[in-house]
Amino acid sequence: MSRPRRRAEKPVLSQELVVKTALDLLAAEGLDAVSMRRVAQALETGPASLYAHVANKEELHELMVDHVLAFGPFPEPDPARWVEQAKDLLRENVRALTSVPGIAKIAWAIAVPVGANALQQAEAMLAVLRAGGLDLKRALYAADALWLYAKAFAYEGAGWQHGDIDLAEQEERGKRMVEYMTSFPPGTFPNLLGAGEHFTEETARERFEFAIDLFLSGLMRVQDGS
Amino acid sequence: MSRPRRRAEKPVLSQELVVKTALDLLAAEGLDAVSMRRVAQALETGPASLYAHVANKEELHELMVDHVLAFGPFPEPDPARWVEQAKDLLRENVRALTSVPGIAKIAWAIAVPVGANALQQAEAMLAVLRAGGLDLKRALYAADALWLYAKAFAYEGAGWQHGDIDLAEQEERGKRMVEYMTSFPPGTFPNLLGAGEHFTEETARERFEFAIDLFLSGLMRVQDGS
DNA sequence: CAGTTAGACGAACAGCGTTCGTGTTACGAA
DNA sequence: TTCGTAACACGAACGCTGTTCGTCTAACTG
Repeated sequence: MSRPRRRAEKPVLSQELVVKTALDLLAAEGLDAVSMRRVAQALETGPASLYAHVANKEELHELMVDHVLAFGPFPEPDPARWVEQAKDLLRENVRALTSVPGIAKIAWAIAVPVGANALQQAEAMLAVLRAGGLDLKRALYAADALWLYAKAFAYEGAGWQHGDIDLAEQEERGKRMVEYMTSFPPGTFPNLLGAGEHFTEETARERFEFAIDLFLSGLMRVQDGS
Repeated sequence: MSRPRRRAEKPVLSQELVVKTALDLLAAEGLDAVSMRRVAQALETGPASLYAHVANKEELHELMVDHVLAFGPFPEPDPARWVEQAKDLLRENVRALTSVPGIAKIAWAIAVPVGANALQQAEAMLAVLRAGGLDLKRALYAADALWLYAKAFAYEGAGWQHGDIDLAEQEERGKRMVEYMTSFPPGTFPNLLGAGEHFTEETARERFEFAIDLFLSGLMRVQDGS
């Protein structure tokens, strides 16, 4: 049954191990470090060895994303609390996609998530929305939009949440931005000039809640008007 | 004033020309073809020549995105029509980000858009939202969410709109997905199983309108409750 | 006409994803 | 127990990538 190790100390390779090692590497050294070569190096082997367990880098990426989406259990859809349930699911998804810096960026490169866990997340969200009285089409459209936004938020937010993005460079960009805007006649950018202070790490949660609250309260009004 | 060409036939290099060539290459051969080497090749020169006009590939990417965002004019904010004006701005942005296949993907790699045109787009949207009675903070949060969603939609939608994504492979993925879901007891994926038909190219516009309509009608209700 | 400088560009570096061919191991059958 | 086989491990190589260095040329300035 069990096919033990080649040489006593080295753990036998497996898809699970490759994926976990890649995630460890991502967490420890960032997105650029996750190359087939570096993952193989972390496993003390050559790059070719990985291809026995993973078709290519793209599949490895998909497996990594699906791995962080492995959580549950999912709530029993409750028509009385469906809005809060939907929000919880979204919050959990964002948490998962920001749990490892860089994983959200990888998630964006996957066109349609077909991983086992992604499908379960989707079905859970659909069940909650349908419990709210939405027909299938509306539930699908809403889930699509919400999932899209959550992924987008996770991607943007994850940057400065960890050391992934160079803070100094970001500061520099902000300065250049203000410089550019103030080089125009006053009143050209009346609203945008005061924007910087509102987009900090502290307001991230607030912005997220603002968006999903607005969207879901819109859904509430539409639920019976089908 | 004018520094004419080195040798009579070859047009003199410039940042503008480099960016346009890169966009042409992107349109003609897809994202993978846009490497510094290939762009240089299209300009009949070596890769090192580009670095006199562009700091690195990332800056080239930003310039490409900002180039497709160069459109206007922007509407005079009208408190009576602000919702429709906001929608128009969003539609135009999506159109721009899908006008060249692959440009949306590039746009996602840019953390905070600081290009001149991106800033003007942002200011225009903010002006419209404020005309709708939103305070600065709400307008910023809303514009952020809307812009995020539009970018996400453009990215997802652009795939099968052009030949960028392999249609056969996408079909294959759909099949694997259904296979996986039907391998479970019936009733495990009651909602997701019927999803495929709702996510075609034909329904793209409908899904987009559904999402922004929901969000903006939510904003309408909130505009005076500040 | 001389001096300076901005731009063009060939060559090279380190790293990438992936493939090929060969080695090695462990299991099932005889 | 011995042999055949199939799966996995993996070194080496291919063609590509972004970027830098040093050189060389051409055009503007004084």
